[in-house]
Amino acid sequence: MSTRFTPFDPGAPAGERADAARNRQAILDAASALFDEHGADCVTVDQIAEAAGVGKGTIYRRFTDRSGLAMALLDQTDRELQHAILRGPPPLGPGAPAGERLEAFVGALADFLEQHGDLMSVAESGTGGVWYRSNVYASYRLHVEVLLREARPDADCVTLADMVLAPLAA
Amino acid sequence: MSTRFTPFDPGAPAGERADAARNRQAILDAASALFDEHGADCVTVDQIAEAAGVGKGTIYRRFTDRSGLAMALLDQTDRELQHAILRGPPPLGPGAPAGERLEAFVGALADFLEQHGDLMSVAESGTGGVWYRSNVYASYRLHVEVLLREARPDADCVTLADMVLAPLAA
DNA sequence: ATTGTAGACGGACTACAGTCCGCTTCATAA
DNA sequence: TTATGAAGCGGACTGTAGTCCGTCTACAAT
Repeated sequence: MSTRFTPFDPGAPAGERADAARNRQAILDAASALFDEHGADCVTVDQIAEAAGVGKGTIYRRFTDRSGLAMALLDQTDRELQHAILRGPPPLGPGAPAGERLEAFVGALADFLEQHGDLMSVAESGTGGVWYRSNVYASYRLHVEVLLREARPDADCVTLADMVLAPLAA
Repeated sequence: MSTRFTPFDPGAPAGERADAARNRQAILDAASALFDEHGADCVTVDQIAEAAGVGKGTIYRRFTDRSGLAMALLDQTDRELQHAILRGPPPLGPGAPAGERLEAFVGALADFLEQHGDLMSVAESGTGGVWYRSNVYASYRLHVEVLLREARPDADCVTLADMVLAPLAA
C-alpha cells in the first residue's frame, strides 16, 4: 500500500508531494505577511516568491494566477471563520442564544471585510472570482438564515438574511 | 480675442490644439477599426498607436489608459444612439407610437451590446468604469421609463424600465 | 514675419504578470 | 539500495500596460 503522508489540509490537492506542500504553505505565509504589511495591490508576485524562498514558477504552478493566490488566502481565513462558527466557543460558536450568535457573526464578518477587502477585490478580478464569492456567500447566508429563524420565528428570514449580508456584496 | 477654431465635437477638451484633435480622431478611428477586426482584448495599445501613426505616449496623453480609450469609443457610439433616439427618424426617433419606439429601442440596445460587449468589459476594468456605466444606464433608463409611461400609463414603469435594461447589467 | 511658450509628441524605458523548459527531487517498486 | 519516471522547481524570457522626458510645433502676441 501507499505510505504517502497526507496530512489533513483542506485546500491542498490530495497526494501532494511533501516538498510541494511545504512550498505551498511557505507561499501562503509569505503572501499573507506581505499583503498584511503593504496591502494586497502593492505586492508583486516576484516579491512573494522571494519572501517565500521559491521561484515564481512555483507560485504559478500552485495557484493559477495572482487572483488564484488571493482566493486561496481568503479560503484559508474563511475556513477559520467557518470553524469558529461551527465548533468554536460561544458567542460565535454554538451554545449562545441565536440573537447573540448573530451579533457575534456580524461583528466577525465586519472584521473579515475590513481586514481582507482588498484581497477580495484582487480575487474578484480573474477567473473563478465570481464562483468564489457566490460560494462563500451561500454558506454564510445559510448560517444567518438559520439563526434568524430561531431568533425571530415570524420574520421574513430570507429577505433579512440578504440584508445582513449586503455588505459582503460591496 | 481668440480666433481658435473649435469645431463642435462633444467629448473633446475645449480649446484643443488642431494637431491634437487630428491625432485624437486618428486614434479613435484606428482603435475602432482594430477592435472591430480582432476583438477588444486582442489589440494592444502599441498596435493602435502604430495604426494611428502616433506614438504611444500620445494615446496616454489623450485617454488616461486603455479603459479610458474604450470608454471614449463607447461614448461616441452611445452619442450616436442618443442622437438617433432624440432626433433621428422613427421608429427609433420621435414620431412613432411609444410601443413601437420601445421595441425599436430594445432592438438597437441589443445591437449595441452585441457589437460592443467586449469593449464594455474593457471599459469596466479601470478607473471610472463604474461612473460610465451608471451614467449611460441612467440616461437610457429615463428614455425607457418615459416611453413606458406613455404606452402603459397604469403599469409600474419604474420596475419595468429596470427589467428592460437588465441585459445592460450583464 | 518673428518669436516665446504652453502644450503636444514619440518612443525608449520600467514594472509586472504570466510562460517555458531544462534540471532536480521525491516516492515507489524491484 | 538503487533505478526510474512523474512531479515539482527556478528563473530567464516574453508580452503588455503605463511612465518619462527631451524635442518639436501650433498658436498668439508683437
